[in-house]
Order: sequence, then structure tokens, then C-alpha cells
Amino acid sequence: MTTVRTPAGWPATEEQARAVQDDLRGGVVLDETGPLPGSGRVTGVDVAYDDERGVVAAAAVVLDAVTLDVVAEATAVGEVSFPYVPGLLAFREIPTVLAALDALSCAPGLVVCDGYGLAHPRRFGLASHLGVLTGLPTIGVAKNPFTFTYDDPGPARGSASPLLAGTEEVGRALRTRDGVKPVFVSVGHRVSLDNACAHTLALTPGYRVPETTRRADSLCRRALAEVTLQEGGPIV
DNA sequence: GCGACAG
DNA sequence: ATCTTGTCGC
Repeated sequence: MTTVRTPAGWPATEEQARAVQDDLRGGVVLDETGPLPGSGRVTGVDVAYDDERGVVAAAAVVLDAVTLDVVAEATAVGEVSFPYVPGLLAFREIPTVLAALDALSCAPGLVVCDGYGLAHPRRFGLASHLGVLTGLPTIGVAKNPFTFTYDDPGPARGSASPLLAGTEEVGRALRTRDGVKPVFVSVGHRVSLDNACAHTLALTPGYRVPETTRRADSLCRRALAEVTLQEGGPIV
């Protein structure tokens, strides 16, 4: 498994991190429709933390978009490169996620992030950031509405309503299971919002959260537990 | 100024 | 994110 240190020149302050976002934001491509939903490959990425030890583990799991079978998977561990600050989540996750993606034996296709893309205070969330750095089509599927507002979608799976920053639609509250709290979908890079929602529905035949995220979540937890046990019980 | 706030 | 067992329900 690959190990990652915080990259040289990585932002050390919130001000620096926000400057990086302002600098990279122009690289986001919003006028592409993206891969056809339900075809090709779809990759989920997620990370797990042990803040006590400053360790982070990331996982990337590639699924066949039709069967949702696992095609490839990879993990990476690293040191926590930034504290959790709402709006700056990407700086905490990206180095290790990039390493996991690099370790894959095949092309990722569409990347599904656990978090936001365009739906972000500066319109540059984790999915946008990862998309710009890799050039890959990305979307964000979050479990919470963050600071945004929305009207509750209809009760049936597939119902959606705009996710709003004031009057601007930055994403969509999408019901993936009948009568269950919606997920919050936003565009990352090179994918339209309609397609982002279609992909999300294709990835949720049985659970609220996309299969990609579920697979990546369990894999990165296992990877973290592995290193955490290796380093011995109590904090070293 | 205070509270809220993806993971 | 993470701390955490059993339990109610389909």
C-alpha cells in the first residue's frame, strides 16, 4: 500500500487554502455532459481518519456501471494534511485520494466523491478540486445539506428539488429511496447536473448512498484499521 | 458578535 | 469524521 506525506507547498493556513481554491476554480469545466449514466466505469473515493495519530486512509473502488461489480480497488495511507474546516475539506483528503487513484490498475471513469462539488461557499468543493487536478469527470454526493437550503422532494425515489445558495441552484436534493432522507448531488468537473443525478440513481438500487461510496467507505475503514493496529494500540 | 457548518 | 449495543421493523 502506498504511503503519502503532505506535499511540499501544501497550504498551511486557511487563507492559503482559500487562495488555492480561488486560483484553481477557473479550471472547472461545466459545459460537458459527461459519461452516459449506467455505462462504463464508476469509481468511488472516500477517506477515514485517526486524528489522534494524524493518520488518514483513502480508498478508490472501481465498479462496472452496469452490474455494479467491483472491477478494481486500491488504498493509500498518509498523514493528515489539513484540519477539518468547513469549505476546506479537499485539503484534508486530496493527497491520499490522489495516491489511491494512482494505484488503480485501470482507468477510473467517472469519479463519485463523498461531499460537494459546485455546492460550496466558493463553488469549488472536493469534487471540483479533484476533477481539476486529475482532469477526470467528477460529481459530489453528500449526505448533508451543508449550509444550503432546499424544499423536501416528493416521497418517491427519483424525486428531486433544487439545492439553493440563495436563489442560485448549486445542486439537487435527490431522493434515492422511497420515504428516506435525500442525498445532495452537485456537479464536480465535466458532468452536467442532470447526468450527475442520473448516475446517482443508477448507483442506488438498494441503499440511500451510492454503491461507490459504500464500497469506498468500508474499504478505507479497513485500510485504516490495518495501519492503526500495526502501529500498536495506544498512541505512540 | 453568535451560530452553523461537506467529512 | 468519530465515540458505540442493542433493538425495532420489514
